[in-house]
Amino acid sequence: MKVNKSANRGRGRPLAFDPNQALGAAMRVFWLKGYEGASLSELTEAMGINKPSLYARFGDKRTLFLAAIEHYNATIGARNLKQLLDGKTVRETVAGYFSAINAALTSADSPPGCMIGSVATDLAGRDEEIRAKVANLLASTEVFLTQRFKELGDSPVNENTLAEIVVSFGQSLAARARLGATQSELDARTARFLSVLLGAEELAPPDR
Amino acid sequence: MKVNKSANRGRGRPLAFDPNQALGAAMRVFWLKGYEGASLSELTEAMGINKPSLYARFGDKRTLFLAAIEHYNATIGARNLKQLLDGKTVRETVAGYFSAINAALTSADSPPGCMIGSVATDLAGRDEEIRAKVANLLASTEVFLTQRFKELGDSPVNENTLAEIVVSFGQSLAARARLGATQSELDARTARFLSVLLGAEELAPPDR
DNA sequence: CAGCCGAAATACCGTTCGGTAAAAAAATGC
DNA sequence: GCATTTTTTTACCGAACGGTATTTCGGCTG
Repeated sequence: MKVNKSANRGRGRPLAFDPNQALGAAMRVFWLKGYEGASLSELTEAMGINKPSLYARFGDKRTLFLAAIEHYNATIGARNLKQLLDGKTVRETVAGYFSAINAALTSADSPPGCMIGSVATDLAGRDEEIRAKVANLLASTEVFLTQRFKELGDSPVNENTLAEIVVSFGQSLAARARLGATQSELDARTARFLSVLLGAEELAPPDR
Repeated sequence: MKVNKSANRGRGRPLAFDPNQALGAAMRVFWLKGYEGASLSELTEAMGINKPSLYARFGDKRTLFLAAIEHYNATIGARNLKQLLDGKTVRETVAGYFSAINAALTSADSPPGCMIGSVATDLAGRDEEIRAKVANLLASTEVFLTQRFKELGDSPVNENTLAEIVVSFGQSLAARARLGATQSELDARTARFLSVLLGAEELAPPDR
């Protein structure tokens, strides 16, 4: 049996699995199979635990799904958002953001598309708590983008409007990826979109 | 050819339901509950028939879902596309298209959002036939839009690129509606988007 | 060592799932 | 009237579902 490597205080039998890793496995199952399409047997098998352990640690299926959404946001979502800090111009920043998104949406070791944008958004239509949570996540992303665009200072249009548009296009990229688009197809679409949204990119930066 | 019940000259017991109407009911159940989330009992109850009748007429659950996708496309999708024929300019045409879409996405007597954009697109991640069908539908829409923009003749950018962008924004509207956005929220977002995409029009200030 | 604690493992719960066999019913053709 | 055709109805199937009670096990503590 595996022994928990971290400090193992506490009196009873130690946990035989890493909860965060198990949550990641559950997330991937939901991501591919959807909420109702993911069975507890599939989940526990992927997580490497059995059902009573799942219930003790994560609660029921729906609570686990809520945790999976948070996990997605805290890992993949946060990684994409970090790309926003790299660019010096709005164009650079947005291009880098979409580039990261397109890579994540088509990663070979993940199900296609965005778990939140496809699975959770579908479920949002019939589950109010999920709906509110996902809507909130999306609104936060727009706030974050708006603030970043204001910092950059060179947005050609109202920063909040630009943030709306960027997030909206990101949603469509997620759907396309779910429908089988490859990374290069997404990148090509993104380039065409950016050329219309922000004007054609100059071949040589006239920084002189 | 289809046989409706007024022109019933078959030999056996006549159908006691209208297949098209039953298909519409099934579509609405899938639309709200998702594919796996919709049970045969819910489906048959909404359709007003029992399971053997369902199987005789529509095949199994998955085949019924495929028919529901076609039904959605043939009714709601076609109605939206018809809006494209009304405008005289690209701006008018696109605005009318989005207006129809936003109304359909938030209709009071339908589940929220777009059945194809949320439910079917989610399922596309784990069902190749569904994936191909939905991807095809989307591609056809882009072709149709491209052609219409060419006819109109006043597109400020490459017509195919514009069609891509319009369809992409439509996908994001569908997701927003699934997440609870109201029609006026969608319309406001659309107006801000169009003012950036096609230049400002003296209608609403771009700030909410 | 014994006692205890908490997690793991097994086996099981009632319900619902998607799907179907068999029989009853409604229309037509002779 | 009576057989034929096609549908509706009823009842049912084995499997899988989400969720748990119970027991076993590993490790700390006194």
